[in-house]
Amino acid sequence: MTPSNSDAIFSALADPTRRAILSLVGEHEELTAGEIAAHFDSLGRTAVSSHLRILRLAGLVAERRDGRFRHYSVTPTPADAVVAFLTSVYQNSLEQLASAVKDASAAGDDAPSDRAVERSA
Amino acid sequence: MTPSNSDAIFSALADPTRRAILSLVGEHEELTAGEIAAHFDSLGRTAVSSHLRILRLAGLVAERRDGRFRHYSVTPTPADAVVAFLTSVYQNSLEQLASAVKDASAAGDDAPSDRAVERSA
DNA sequence: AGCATGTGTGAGCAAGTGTTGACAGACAGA
DNA sequence: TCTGTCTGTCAACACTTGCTCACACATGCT
Repeated sequence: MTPSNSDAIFSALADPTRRAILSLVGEHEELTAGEIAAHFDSLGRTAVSSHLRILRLAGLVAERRDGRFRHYSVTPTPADAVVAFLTSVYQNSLEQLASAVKDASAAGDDAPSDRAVERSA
Repeated sequence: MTPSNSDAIFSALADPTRRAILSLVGEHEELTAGEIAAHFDSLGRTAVSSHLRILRLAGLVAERRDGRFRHYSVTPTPADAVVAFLTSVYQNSLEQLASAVKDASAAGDDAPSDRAVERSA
């Protein structure tokens, strides 16, 4: 594996399409590559496949092969590098960050996802 | 413009150099452009300037002009978009994320920055 | 076996990004 | 005012990235 995944993770997260894919997969238990691709009319199937490959290499999604299908799911604890980085930069504002997360946890069960993800690129 | 521009933030964070700059600035109250550039021997001054511009447009750093100098500092609450995204994706693992942040906060009070950025093997 | 389906991969092209070098603006000190 | 310092911006180049098309591989059905 790569020595430090933070590079791969941040690069993977940099693309709006990939964030949308990640968000989409996160809304379900599992999705096949075809199902994911079907959600992006503006994108070809191969493009989605490429994005999935990048997300997989970054450890953000997991792949489960089942016959001809490949099911993708969100990796449970991939945000470590992101959190670690935010920690190192925003040491001072960490309390704030923690409470923000808690707030989101409490009130976020509805759907704050729209503002954050910005699909339909 | 507004900090809700998650695109700009994630794009800015995608570059390792910019993360290093952000991390460096975060370790100090303020740094001038020249001081920042001095930390990166492999980079030219203009390159650093460009990166600072991107970070500034993303709202990650603030600029204070003082005579010929421009002092840069980390913007206090820029991680909102990041947290919002993580929230939307990892709703299920949110408790986990929150505790990860807390752990990082607790363990990181002594000497976090170095290990924090590069871990996650 | 033969064919259709689900999916990844590689080539090639268009678009975006980072770096450098040259130039310009703002300010401090003599 | 003149000069040197600090810094940003512009144009040009090389490199990277994302997309599509064609093809290949694996699997399931008949």
